[in-house]
Amino acid sequence: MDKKARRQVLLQAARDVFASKGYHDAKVDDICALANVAKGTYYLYFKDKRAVLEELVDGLFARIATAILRVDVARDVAGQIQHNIRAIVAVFLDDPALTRILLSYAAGLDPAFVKKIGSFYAGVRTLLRSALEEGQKMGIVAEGDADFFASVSLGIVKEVLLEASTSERPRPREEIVDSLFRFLASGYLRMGGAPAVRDRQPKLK
Amino acid sequence: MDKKARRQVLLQAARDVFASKGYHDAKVDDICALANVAKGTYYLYFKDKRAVLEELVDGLFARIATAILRVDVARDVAGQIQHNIRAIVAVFLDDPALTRILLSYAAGLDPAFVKKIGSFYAGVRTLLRSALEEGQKMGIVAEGDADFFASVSLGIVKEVLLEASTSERPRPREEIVDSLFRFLASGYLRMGGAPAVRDRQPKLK
Amino acid sequence: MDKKARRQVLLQAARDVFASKGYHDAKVDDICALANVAKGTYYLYFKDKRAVLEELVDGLFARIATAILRVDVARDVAGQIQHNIRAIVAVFLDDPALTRILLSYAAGLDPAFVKKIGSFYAGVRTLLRSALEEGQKMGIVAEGDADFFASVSLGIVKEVLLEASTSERPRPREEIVDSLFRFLASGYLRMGGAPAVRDRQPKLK
Amino acid sequence: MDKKARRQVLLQAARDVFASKGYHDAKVDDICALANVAKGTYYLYFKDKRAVLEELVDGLFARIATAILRVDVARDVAGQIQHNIRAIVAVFLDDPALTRILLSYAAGLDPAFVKKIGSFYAGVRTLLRSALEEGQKMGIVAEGDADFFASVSLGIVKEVLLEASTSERPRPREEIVDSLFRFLASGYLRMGGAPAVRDRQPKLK
DNA sequence: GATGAATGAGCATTCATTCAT
DNA sequence: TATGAATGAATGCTCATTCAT
Repeated sequence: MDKKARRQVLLQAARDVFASKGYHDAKVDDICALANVAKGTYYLYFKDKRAVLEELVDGLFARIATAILRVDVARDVAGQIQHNIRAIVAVFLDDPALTRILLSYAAGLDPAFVKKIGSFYAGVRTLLRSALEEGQKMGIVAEGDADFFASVSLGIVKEVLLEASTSERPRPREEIVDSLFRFLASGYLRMGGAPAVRDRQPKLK
Repeated sequence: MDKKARRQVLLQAARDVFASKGYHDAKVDDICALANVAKGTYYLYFKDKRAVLEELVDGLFARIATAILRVDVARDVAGQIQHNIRAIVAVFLDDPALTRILLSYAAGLDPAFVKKIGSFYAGVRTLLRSALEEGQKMGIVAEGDADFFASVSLGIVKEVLLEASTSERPRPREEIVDSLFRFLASGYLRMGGAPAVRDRQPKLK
Repeated sequence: MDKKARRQVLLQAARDVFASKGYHDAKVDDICALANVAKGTYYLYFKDKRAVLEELVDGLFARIATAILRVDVARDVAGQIQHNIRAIVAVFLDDPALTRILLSYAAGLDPAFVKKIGSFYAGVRTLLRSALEEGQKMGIVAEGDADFFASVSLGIVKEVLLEASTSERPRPREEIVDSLFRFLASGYLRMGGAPAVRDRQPKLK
Repeated sequence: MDKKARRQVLLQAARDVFASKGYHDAKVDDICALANVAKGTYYLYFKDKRAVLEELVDGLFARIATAILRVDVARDVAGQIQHNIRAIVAVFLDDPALTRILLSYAAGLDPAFVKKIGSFYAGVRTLLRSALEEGQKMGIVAEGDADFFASVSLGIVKEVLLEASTSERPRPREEIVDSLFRFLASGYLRMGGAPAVRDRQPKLK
């Protein structure tokens, strides 16, 4: 087995072990056992226990960055938004184990790692906010606190993906994408007054 | 100092230590140091390290359960929903440290604990779903997958509260409550077609 | 057993283990076994493996510093020199195991430790040199490179003590002191020419 | 590159690595890196890590043995002694790195190795003692404990060479040789009584 | 009750050595 | 011969938990 392949084997083994036991309960021995290598071998490929986790997470981040398209306001905006939602959903659900790691196990780690994840989310939030602000100028996003919109969007996506990656019988992706899109477009509460005040949504913070 | 008081001191010390270092990096020694008791004393009050965390989390759960009012469809529904949102927000933000523990550090723990938290969320989701289904019958909640609505609501609340509990200068609670309410009522995307299909939202799952 | 006593037990155990196996081959487990404590106990008293060694060596250094008297040129100089030689010999031979550690095992350790020992010897050499220079002014030390004299003195003492601490049947201390004193006073080579050039000993740089 | 040459490359690489980091901190990898060979290659030339060190030290011992001339009492004794001192100084200072290894890093190794070095020194001491005893019969060495004279000589040489091999700007060898010779001839203490008792030096041990 | 000294199982990491290619 | 990937025994250190005082 060549180095590239063995590295992959170790990465996948680590991903699966982390996904099932969480980072802290996962022992380097578990990873090695699953990868069928001796413990020393692990350290030929990764400098320490955290290194695999970082590589896994970095890979996911990179895939997301690649998948998202910058929205071109001159063209079909709704379609592009749906495309992006679909892309993000796809990246995560293509690797449910990794998703579970990122969304439920990555917290509670050493400050350095939490910071890394935190800055990833901060980046996403920033992207989202500026996209939303642009949308507001174009009139396709409601007036209101773009920061708040970014937060709720992030929360929604996290939760929905976490559930989808955890569930035994996941929903068809297209349904997930569609639901997200519709929900963002109109919420779910339907009580007379609300729509009327839609544009007086206060600017938070 | 009587038993009751000492127990409280330990609980608060644990909460603060967990909030600042996370569960794994928090040592029983740290808790004892902050509580000004000897290490042995800790074990007179809690059977092991996880016990304090469980008690803290259980307390939070109980407070939430107490705070939420069953919606009475015969009276002002919107007001009651706002009341519930406000109550949940209040419980969490009254104890930001504990909120941070639950929302960012509680993950990554042993399966047993993750399960406990998982079942809490499942309970919340069930409550939400039945409330939403009832709302649908009453016509105040859009047609569509109530389960999905429950998920997104949960995600939104988690994210917004996490942010509020982490932020240096938190927003006024009333603004948070208001924003959540309005968002649930109408989303933020505003593009012609969407509202029209509002009621044909597919039943997911 | 109180903390003070246990600390002593650990120190002596460490000293003996280091003396018999050398620092590297000595395992913390060996020390604990000899001291009859569990491994964790060791770390209650010393922060890591090197800490005991440092404490042992520091103790020896301190005892030497205490034992040496500053030579008062107005009084019996030869007597005072003999006293100092005797004191140094006594400190080392009172603890042969520690002597062996310092003289044969302390080398070859991490740079930090080697540096510590190096600076101790440098200090001794400096003391010796200034004492010798003073002696030269008083006419009781031969003309010549005081630095060189300091070096040879150090070398002599190290070797004689190493041997004395290693030997099965050590020589009476008073003999050692006496021999050192006499040797320093007249070397051992006896060939006509040498004494004549005694005072033209070149100044080594 | 033929076997002989590669062996030399490895020996020199090992010598340099040992000299700069000490035996324990030197990794076989370091040696291979410096020698530009793969790790497996090392083991084609040496059976284990200690083997190179032993070969290096054995080489040095052999060179010393070769360099020293048996003193012929019928001819210029002083000259022959100076010659021997000069030869020893030369062997060590021609390879300062190796000198440093032998004098400061070789200690602290496994008992087996310490024993090897110990027996080398014992051999030197024996040689020295018999030479000194012969010298005493000839009247060119002071009466007294020849064993003690051998020890101090050894200590002096070790220390002076260690310093010379460590120093940035080493002294001219001839000066070193000269100083040693003169010192052995007359020590450095000059206080009236000493010379008078020269011949009553007690027999130690 | 309260203390804090003692415990020891547990784990990440290192590195000399081997061996298939 | 040379390579360098793989090995796995070995060990320093941590920390939750216990228990004699």
